[in-house]
Amino acid sequence: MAGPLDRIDLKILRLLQNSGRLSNAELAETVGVSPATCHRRTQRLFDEGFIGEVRAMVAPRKVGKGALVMVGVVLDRSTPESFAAFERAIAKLKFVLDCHLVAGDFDYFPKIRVGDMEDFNRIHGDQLIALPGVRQTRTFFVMKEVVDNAPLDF
Amino acid sequence: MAGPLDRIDLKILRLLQNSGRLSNAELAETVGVSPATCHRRTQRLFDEGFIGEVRAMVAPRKVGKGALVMVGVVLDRSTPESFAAFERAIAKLKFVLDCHLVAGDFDYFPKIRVGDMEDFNRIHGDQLIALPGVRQTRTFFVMKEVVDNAPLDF
DNA sequence: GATGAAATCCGAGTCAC
DNA sequence: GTGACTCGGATTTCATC
Repeated sequence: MAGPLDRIDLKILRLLQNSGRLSNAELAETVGVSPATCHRRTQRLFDEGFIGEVRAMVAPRKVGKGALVMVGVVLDRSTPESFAAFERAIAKLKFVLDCHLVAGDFDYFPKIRVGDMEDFNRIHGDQLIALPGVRQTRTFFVMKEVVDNAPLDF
Repeated sequence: MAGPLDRIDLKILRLLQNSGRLSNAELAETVGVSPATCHRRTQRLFDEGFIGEVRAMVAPRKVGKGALVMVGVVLDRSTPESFAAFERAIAKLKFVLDCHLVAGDFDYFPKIRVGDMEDFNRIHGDQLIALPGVRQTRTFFVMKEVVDNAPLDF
């Protein structure tokens, strides 16, 4: 069942990545198979986890989340427990869009969306530096969003 | 026409953000209005740009893009022309998921997805340091994706 | 083992109110 | 905003290769 993807599966994946609300009928016609076949293949892409979820991209500025900030975080100690505690805590913060453990001068790199700089400063003082094990943070305010959340190229 | 969003509009937005393929009938029932009303409201959310596009989230590892890298970029000069040239060039690179102009020790912060470290090293040497005006780059390999592309909280 | 044709059922989209 | 109505698509079944 969990076979590799053929050219048609890849076409479906790419189409749904760019237009997640395409109907099965439209998909079927575009990729050149019958609606029944297309339906089965699309189902499989979901069932086997090739597609996680389908998400409407909400315009951040339209819902009062126009400010984007990246933060370099350094922890006190580099122990597994320290990392785990930090990760558990930051995963709960809803304004964190992205946060990865990296190799280099920082430990983590959260990307945060808030209403404005004032919001961020409050959150930084109240919640970020209070996260478990944080020794230091370095804030990078985003002045211009050049490429934001581009679709995956595959 | 471009009025503010009421509680029902927000509900629709949130539902579509988490399940972009919900049918209008399901949406309508969940938010508690008739299908006709729901259809009109949803249409408006698209027409007025509250929702940009709907995207199937493809699992990166399943399509051979398991490696994530963040790169701090410093340009030679801080002139508008220099920034513009860099932005035009990096926006064309398909493996760049994110790239923002920031305030702080770096100028730009591209986030890049590739197959593996070897891929990245090739790309770094061939394409990143060759971008117009790049003086220096600092690479942060992602060792663990803690939060990736979380939905917007609003 | 996968396909497409057909058949059923349900939702999309539009109307009048 | 709702209710009804029509049309077309979603989803299943089944014969076929």
